[in-house]
Amino acid sequence: MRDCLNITKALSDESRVRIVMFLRDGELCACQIIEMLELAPSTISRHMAVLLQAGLVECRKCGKWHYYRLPGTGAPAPVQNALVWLESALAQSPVISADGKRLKALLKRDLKTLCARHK
Amino acid sequence: MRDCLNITKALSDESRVRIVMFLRDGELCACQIIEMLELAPSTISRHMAVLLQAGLVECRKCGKWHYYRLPGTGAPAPVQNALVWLESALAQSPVISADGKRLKALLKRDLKTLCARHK
DNA sequence: TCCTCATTTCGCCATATATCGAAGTGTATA
DNA sequence: TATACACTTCGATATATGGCGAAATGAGGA
Repeated sequence: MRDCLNITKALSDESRVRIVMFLRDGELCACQIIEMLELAPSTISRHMAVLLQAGLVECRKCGKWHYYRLPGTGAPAPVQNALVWLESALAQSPVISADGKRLKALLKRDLKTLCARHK
Repeated sequence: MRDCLNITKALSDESRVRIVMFLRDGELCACQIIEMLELAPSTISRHMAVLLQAGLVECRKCGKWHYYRLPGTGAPAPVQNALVWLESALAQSPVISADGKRLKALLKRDLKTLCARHK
């Protein structure tokens, strides 16, 4: 029950749902997620902690940067199934498709200059 | 996105998750749900409104009694898929199996005397 | 019609959560 | 070693949510 509620609570916030959807096409640096959502770094950090706790994302640290990604096939079935459900539930969402376009543009920009904007 | 969050928010509370699981084997009267969760009628009413809003349960009124049930095959795919996910995510849950036992005992009792307890 | 009773709505309170800015942590680089 | 910087943790605040009891609603039955 606890694991189940960790997942549903994590997915009951729009910002966190959008973050999960950002990561479908590959890992992102924290600063890229900050840029996409236009929220304070501390707010994003808290959201990522909630998603990590639920097992919905994994983290890889590389120097100063923290990269987040969706979990692989080793993840618990409820987590994997929740991600499949989310994907299909939001297939038609205008918010998500608009995010997809913005993410595409964002990925063309330099990571270093991106991070510098949040000082 | 709104529909998606209605579902995840509805399923982010333990009482509401348990209610959904109660209904797997058929419809229940509000007073039976009140008895199962041991919460105030007004609290249950609020939970049912949240579940109805999300489309996760349906309601049938018969005189003074309100019967709740899971939605049929006419329900939106995200709703049906969420219910499938919930079922599998909680397959091993001790809380849910204990509830199943208590529900079995409850169903043997008379509805009229059950309702009278909440006056 | 009036009363009973199952349920809902409302008003209140306590707790949880989303957000921010400031301060702290840890890593790379000058 | 000292500074810069990406991120996290902390403390404060505003809003959201879960809970209750009291009052309102609505459907049967006396």
